[in-house]
Amino acid sequence: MSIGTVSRVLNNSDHPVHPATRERVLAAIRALDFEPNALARGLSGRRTQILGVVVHDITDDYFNEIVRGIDEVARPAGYLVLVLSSYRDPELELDYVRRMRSQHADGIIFVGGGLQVPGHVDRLRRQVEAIEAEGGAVVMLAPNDLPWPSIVPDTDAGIAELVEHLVGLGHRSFAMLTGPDHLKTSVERAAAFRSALARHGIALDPRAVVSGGFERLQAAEALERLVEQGVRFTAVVCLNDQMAVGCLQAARRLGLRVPRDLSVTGIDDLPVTELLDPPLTTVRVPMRELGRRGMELVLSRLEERPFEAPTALACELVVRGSTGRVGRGSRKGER
Amino acid sequence: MSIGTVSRVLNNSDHPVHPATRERVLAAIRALDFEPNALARGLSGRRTQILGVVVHDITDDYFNEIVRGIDEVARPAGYLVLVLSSYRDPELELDYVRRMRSQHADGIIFVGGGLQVPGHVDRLRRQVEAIEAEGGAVVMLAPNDLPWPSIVPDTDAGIAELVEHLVGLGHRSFAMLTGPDHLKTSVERAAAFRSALARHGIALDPRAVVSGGFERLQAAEALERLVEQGVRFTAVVCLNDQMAVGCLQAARRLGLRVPRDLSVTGIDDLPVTELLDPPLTTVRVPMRELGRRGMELVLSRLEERPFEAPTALACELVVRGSTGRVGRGSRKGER
DNA sequence: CGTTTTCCGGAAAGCGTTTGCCAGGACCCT
DNA sequence: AGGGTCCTGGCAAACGCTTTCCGGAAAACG
Repeated sequence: MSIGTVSRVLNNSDHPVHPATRERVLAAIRALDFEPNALARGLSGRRTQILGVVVHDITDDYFNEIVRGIDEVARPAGYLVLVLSSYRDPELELDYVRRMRSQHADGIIFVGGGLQVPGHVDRLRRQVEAIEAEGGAVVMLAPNDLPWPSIVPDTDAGIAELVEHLVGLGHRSFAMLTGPDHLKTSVERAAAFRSALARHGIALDPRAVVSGGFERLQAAEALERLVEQGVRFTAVVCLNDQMAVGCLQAARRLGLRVPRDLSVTGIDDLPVTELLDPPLTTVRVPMRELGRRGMELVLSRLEERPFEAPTALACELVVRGSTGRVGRGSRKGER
Repeated sequence: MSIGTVSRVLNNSDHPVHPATRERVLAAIRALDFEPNALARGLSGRRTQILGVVVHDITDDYFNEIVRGIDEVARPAGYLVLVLSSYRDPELELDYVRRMRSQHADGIIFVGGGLQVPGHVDRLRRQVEAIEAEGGAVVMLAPNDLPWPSIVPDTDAGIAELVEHLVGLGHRSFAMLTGPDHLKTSVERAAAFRSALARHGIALDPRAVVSGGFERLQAAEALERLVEQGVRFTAVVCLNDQMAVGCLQAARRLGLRVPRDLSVTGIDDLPVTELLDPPLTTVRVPMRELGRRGMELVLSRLEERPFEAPTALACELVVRGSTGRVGRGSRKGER
């Protein structure tokens, strides 16, 4: 029996194969424990069934949740999901993208916001262009300077709600802990806060704005430093949940009771935030759904099927226990 | 200029190429932004430069650290490291392994302990045998029933030291929180504890042994349940650090001061454990090194180069603040 | 200057699939 | 019974690269 026939059986080709023959083929495959060579398959013009997912940090639950969402859609569709963690290193990111091109990945999803490093965007664009030219589908799931289809969480509305909430509780002086300045996500969230505050005639004290990393520890240190320096604020808004968790820990160490002495907020609504003490008030980013939609967008583009892709996903405020009315406690800094 | 020549330039073949020609080729490559097709490369008998790493849960820092160690060696060697997280699902694990076979990965590293599920080991063995037969190198980094080269952390010695330490502090009644029963790692660690305790004539109260997951939350719940049930113990030993972290949180919630009222220990020495309050007494598993050694073993096997592979890595006790002398505090259960 | 050696580039086979094309046989119809 | 249709299955090209084998040119030698 010929090679071609086997291939047709394997791919349920529309070319008819006699049921008996098909059965014989399948039996032989089982007997020999045969596994088709994915390389050869990919080579001969077909798809590779590989999807590259470029994230900033796979340790971070934010990315992890999104990857899970992607996987929920990708796996049933037969895709192998490769998670590529750049740890926010542009070189590494570019290297991964090249590699995906080389492997002829059918699609690439960029999950983290673009790294705003001089020259990097252009080099990345060249690669992405090449990938698209070779039939791959590229999708972005965060604000990015690359002109490709993207779905982004619309945190602005949620941040506005959050500010509304805090102001309603009587807060007027805020501290803000931001992520790295070269991260578009961070920059945009910060801008959203500033403009929402501005609508209430509130301006941020520059001393109360700390731009550091997006990580827990960095936030904890930042808060401690602010308090040490005697900067006054009744609420600290963090640009992601990880940092808020760090603030909660730092606050406890500083003897500040949350929310009595200090209100703390995050953004993302990571799975852990519900379990914290107190549970975190935050802006919910629909991470799983973001991942699913992203993958659906990739699939639709590969199949050249139209897809009603939303370009943004609503993010709503989730009020929990880490925010409270101002002025009921001692002022921060006093222990 | 011919295809063959280009190939020789790309691979620094030992077949001589005139420097001028080589330069022309390189220039053309740059100009056209050419990227060789990894599929075709792999197909034509060469290596694919792909390494599959099968872990239980990429969210877990334990695996993450090991993967980083692997990466430290793999990247310089030109390997693309694919992290495959089975979430302890045998089907998924098997599927990933098949997929790696299909992709002709040069090597596979199994990081988590074997999943002890009926039939699973055999199916896995068939796949691994096939992969080895096709030239791939398979390595295990945890206790496993598969007869392939492995490097395992020798936690037994560290656990013995730990028990020594606790007994020395006056502890006689223990609680033990284990991982899933079908996980070899968990079973072995539990056995090590039992035998070390037995050497001191101490037997574990069956009621004080809870076998749950390897996760933080599960451990927290388990500890709370034990205390509720009035089970008596002065120290709780957890079979990994994640669980110990959960215990620390639960203890705080229960009003138990660590180590005054209760001593808590883990195993692994995750990066976070130093930062906890109190910092955790644990058994250090050299995760980064384990990863590096594992990858080196893969490389040596691929190059058929002899390698003095240690089969076990020493794990030593690290004493920090979560263990203390018994009897100085109130008895647990009293609030 | 002829011969041997060395150096370098080209031609072609092969890697394991997919797929378009073709042909043999079964079947149907007149 | 003969010719036309289907239904199947085989053949072979193509995918993009590596690598072996060859041959021509240049260099070295007597």
